[in-house]
Amino acid sequence: MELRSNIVIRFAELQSHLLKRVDQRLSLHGISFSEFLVLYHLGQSPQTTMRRIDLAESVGLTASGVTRLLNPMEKNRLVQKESNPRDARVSLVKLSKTGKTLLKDAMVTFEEVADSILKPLNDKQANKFLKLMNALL
Amino acid sequence: MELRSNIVIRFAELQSHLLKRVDQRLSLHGISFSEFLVLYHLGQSPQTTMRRIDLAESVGLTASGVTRLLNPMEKNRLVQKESNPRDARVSLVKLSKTGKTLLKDAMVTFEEVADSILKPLNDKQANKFLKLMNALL
DNA sequence: GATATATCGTTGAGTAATCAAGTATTATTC
DNA sequence: GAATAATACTTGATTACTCAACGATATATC
Repeated sequence: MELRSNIVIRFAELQSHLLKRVDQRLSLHGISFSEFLVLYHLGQSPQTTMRRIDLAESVGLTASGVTRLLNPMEKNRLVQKESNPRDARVSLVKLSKTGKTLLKDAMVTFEEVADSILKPLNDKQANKFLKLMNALL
Repeated sequence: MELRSNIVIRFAELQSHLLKRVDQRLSLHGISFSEFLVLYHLGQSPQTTMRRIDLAESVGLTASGVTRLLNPMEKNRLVQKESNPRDARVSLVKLSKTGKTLLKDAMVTFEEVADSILKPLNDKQANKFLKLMNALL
């Protein structure tokens, strides 16, 4: 059988398993993996602020998907809207104090589950794995 | 930053990109990646026949999801229902003639897109990548 | 061998996303 | 500087699932 087809299929299977494990653990914090990714990317960005369109790209959703994902997060005060004075089209999303705290807590859980998932790989193998994935982006 | 958290996040990002590319190409055959996986797993199994519950496990869906995924595939005569004489609870799914033909055609496309996705890796790297993923299942 | 328990599959209700279309604003072109 | 095109975002309709509950059958227990 074709090596590369096998890889893509295995990749999808693995993702399906990982997502279930991650989602289940993150649910203890009341968030999905997508919501965690939003917090995470905001946390990484300077000023902890991003345009919704860039957030969409980072999280792998459409602009529409981000609008709908953020709605409840705004209600729960995890993030807040800000406007860009230079461009009235854009709506900026900023990590709130509450959001920062939740991110910090959820990050601990996330690291735990990531460690648990990748337990079969030693540091060298894990590094190799990351390197190979980076080559594909 | 934590290496293993980064891996899981990169993995999810990559999957999101791959799925879009694969789905787009498979749409030329009128099927989604999930539908392709159904055809593929049926094609791999002896008698090209599987129980719906095992199909669910293979494809990474719930039993309910499989019921809903297969409905249109039955209407389009890609698969057909069969009953198990030994156990009246199970409903077997069998790849039809039409389904086999579609699988063969779609497989060509799938191999193309898999090659294209994994172009940055040479054979040795691709093998290493598959090996690392297999260690995680 | 009747009763309790487990398994396979479907269904109604709900959720998370997509796409296509629309609004508002900014950038480009002539 | 008016007309055209492009960008950022939201919304209604639809799609692809999940989960919980159920019916039907099979298995285990007493």
